[in-house]
Parts: sequence; C-alpha cells; structure tokens
Amino acid sequence: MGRLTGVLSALSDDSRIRTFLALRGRELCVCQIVELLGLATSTVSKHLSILKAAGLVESRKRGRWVYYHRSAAQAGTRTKKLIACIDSAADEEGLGASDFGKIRKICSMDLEKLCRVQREN
Amino acid sequence: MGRLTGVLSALSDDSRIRTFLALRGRELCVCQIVELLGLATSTVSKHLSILKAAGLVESRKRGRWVYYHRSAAQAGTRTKKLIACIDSAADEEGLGASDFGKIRKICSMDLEKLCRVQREN
DNA sequence: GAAATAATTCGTTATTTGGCGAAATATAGG
DNA sequence: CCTATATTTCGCCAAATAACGAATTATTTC
Repeated sequence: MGRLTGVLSALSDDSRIRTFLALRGRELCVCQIVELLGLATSTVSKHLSILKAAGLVESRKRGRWVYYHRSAAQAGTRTKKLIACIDSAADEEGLGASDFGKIRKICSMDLEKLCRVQREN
Repeated sequence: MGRLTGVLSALSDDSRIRTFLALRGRELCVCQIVELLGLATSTVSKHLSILKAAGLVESRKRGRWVYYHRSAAQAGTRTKKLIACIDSAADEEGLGASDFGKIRKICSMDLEKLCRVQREN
C-alpha cells in the first residue's frame, strides 16, 4: 500500500480518526484512548498500530505507559498539507467535537487512578 | 457515516482512487473505466456507486452509455480543498501516473469498438 | 415491438476488518 | 527475583467488503 492510500485507509475508520483528532497538540497514553473510545485495550492497541504503520503517529514508552503523539515529520510536503486539510474538514463537520469534553476530563485524571478504575470493570 | 469519513473511505480503495484520479478534467463512461481497471463491469459499477454516494462523482446518461465525472460543487468549502490536497498528494507520490498512458489510449478509441472488444473477452 | 446491448442490481463466495479475551512481553517496585 | 500491571500479540468469531456471473433494466436500432 502506498503512503497516501495508507493514510486514507488509516483515517477512514471512525475510532481511528477520533483518536487522531484527539492527538492534536497533545500526547495520550493507551489507557486514556481506551477510556475515550470505550473499546478493549487490545482493540485500541491494534488501531494505534495501524495509525503508526501509516506514519501518522509515533509512540514513546515511559515506564509501564506508552504515550502516542502525532508524527512531527511527514514523509512528503503534500502529506503534511493533506493532514492539515483533514483536520480542517473535520472541524468544519464538527467531527471529534463531541469528544472534547471527555478528553479534557480524561486528561485531568491521574493515570494511576484511571487505570485502577479500568481494571475494576 | 459523516461526509469526511465517507470521502476518506471511498478513496481508501485502490481501484476507486485510481478511478477518481482518472476523472480529473475529463469524463469517462463505465466501459472505459472497466478497461482501465480490468475488472468486471458489475464490480466497476459498484465502485462508481460508492464514489457517487460519497458525493465525489456524478453521472450523466447518454444513450446506452453512462458517463461519470467529478462533482463540481462540494458540500463544504473544506471538502473542496481536501480533494485538491488529495490530488496533490497523489501527484507527489506518482499515484495514478502509471495509468496516464492507458487512459490516453482508451480515450482515443471509439466507444463502439471498445465495447465490441470487451464483449469478445 | 423485438433484438441487441450498456449498465445496474442481485446472489454468492472469498477475503479483510474490527471486535474481544487469553497469553505473552516488558517494566516498576517491593 | 517475584509480583503487579500496562501494552502488545495471538487466536478466534462476526460483520463488512470486493470480486464475479446471472438476472434485470433501460435505451437504441432494426
């Protein structure tokens, strides 16, 4: 699969584009994204690996937690612009807007506590 | 499915993005796209209906032939820009470049003749 | 109006995808 | 080094998707 096709198919899934939008200007760890999407950890991990394979995100391991953030450098100049266009189009449509509140809440929680609550479910 | 997600998933298929790129600045009828992609007519028709549902193309019936072309008006301002970005990114990557020659050849052929040849296969 | 024919719709099949839970992996902290 | 635990990988299942050919539809032409 080519780079463009990779980007397009990575973002054509609802959970993945929500994740990608959530990662604008911040990094999130897997358990926070699990909380946002309400899916099993293994499922979220798979989605993240697809975003990673498309070159859209990178990860950083910090202790037991793995943080994901958007890739700073994009392979092509145009790809970078394409992503900006997708962000704008998502804004225009209000996609991801319904996640804003939830994301803020998740970010304000202590990670240890978040994981403890998730384990109890 | 939202408009953006619709556009992204419509174009995340290799046959469909090739078709969409082929429709830049020209219209093509179904049998010409069949020739380009080398797929069954029914399959191509399905792909075109998906592009149409995403609002990316429109069709025009002319006698027995149905011609497809890109939609002129896009729902959102940003969607229009997004499509321009996708075209640019495709150019940068050389996606669809390998189809250029074939498309020119197909366009130079008489439609009646093209269909006759296809029927014989 | 009957035959020919381009395109669409329908039914079937094989593959891919998205989801889960269990097992494996890696790391922190006793 | 042993336990706890956050994430990944693996194996499985259900649903979605892409492909085809046959049947249907719409249009031209005889």
